[in-house]
Amino acid sequence: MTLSAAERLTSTAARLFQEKGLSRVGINEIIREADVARMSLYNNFQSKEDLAMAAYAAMSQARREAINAATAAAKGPKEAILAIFDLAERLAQAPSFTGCSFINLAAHLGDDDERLTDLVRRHKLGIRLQFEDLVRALGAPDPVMLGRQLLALWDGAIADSFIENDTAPIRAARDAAAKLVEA
Amino acid sequence: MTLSAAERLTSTAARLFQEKGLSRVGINEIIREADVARMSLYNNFQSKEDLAMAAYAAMSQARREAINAATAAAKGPKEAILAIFDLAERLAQAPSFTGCSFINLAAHLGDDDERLTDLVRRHKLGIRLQFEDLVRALGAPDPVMLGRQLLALWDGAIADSFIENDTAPIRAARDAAAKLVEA
DNA sequence: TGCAAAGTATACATGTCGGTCTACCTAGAT
DNA sequence: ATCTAGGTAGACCGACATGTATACTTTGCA
Repeated sequence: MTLSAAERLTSTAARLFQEKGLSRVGINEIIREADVARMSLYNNFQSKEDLAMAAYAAMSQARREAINAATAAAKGPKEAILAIFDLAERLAQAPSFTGCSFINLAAHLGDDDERLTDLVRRHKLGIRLQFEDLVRALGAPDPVMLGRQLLALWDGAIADSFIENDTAPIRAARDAAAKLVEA
Repeated sequence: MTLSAAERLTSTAARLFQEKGLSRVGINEIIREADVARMSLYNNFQSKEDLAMAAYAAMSQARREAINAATAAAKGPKEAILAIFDLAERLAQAPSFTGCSFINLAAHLGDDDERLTDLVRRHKLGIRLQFEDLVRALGAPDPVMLGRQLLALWDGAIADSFIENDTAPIRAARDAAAKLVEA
């Protein structure tokens, strides 16, 4: 049971977009790496943007599931929140780590790329609500604000970790998250 | 006294790079907007990368100075830190706000763009040290870590504010910064 | 066996990119 | 008056981008 052309395209595009950013990956590179004919791309997707939608949607789902797995293994909401930051630290140790693919994607889009912009927004909203649910389970007085604060720490730490090429920002953010959650 | 071609190029490029991102702005657009001949660009700069270095260096200095102005007007270190987040909120209200130009720049670079990558790293280090100096003046027990935490909040809040098109993430981050600084 | 769906291979159209070349034109200082 | 530094105008180049057209091959199934 080999993978179909569409499946190979989506996963290959996801990997390349993650590593290099949307506008630094061309059609030619994608089909070469996916070992697929040029026309197979355009028979399965209407355009590069369509392929990008599929690739980033898959990335978004994978990230959500990784967070769910990390929280499910934790013994309580507070431990779950810390586990999410531990997940970030693990991701940042990968040699091909380039920060948050969705923040990076937003940096490549223009006013006309409404569908991809919306995908980024929905992705971040989803992560934020995951934090919000956890702090609500803890009985935090303002779960919406605390959810926003944890998301900012997460996003900022991942961006800084990429720029510094060091996981120290993520460990610091984890510590800040613990303090905010305890208060 | 009209501006020289080099000055017009640098400021125009800075504005366009900020608004659209490095790889979405072409030479042709820059020289058109700067009202400068094509050859004037290459007489003053060796390449687009050189112009980008000048433009982003100017942006970095401007941002550092804006932060210094905000902290100088504050009556103490804690107020200075909060003033930096108020500055972020003000910046995010501009119609052309697109998040942090340096995080965005990093998202456009490849392994070969060493000079611009270094510029991003130095810029973030500078901001981090500004936070670090302020918390050290407050007598914080671990100023390096707290400086990293404030930077993560700042960067994450600015990114999220751009994605959500709302300043709520910045106000939440300001509140988190206050709590961390007090503890 | 035969047919339809999926995939392949490749040439091509069209546009934009960063960058170079040549020739010309000032404005100001000596 | 002339020379020079800085600026201008526009044709041009090679490389690469997304996307299309056409004709051929494979594969699974009825």
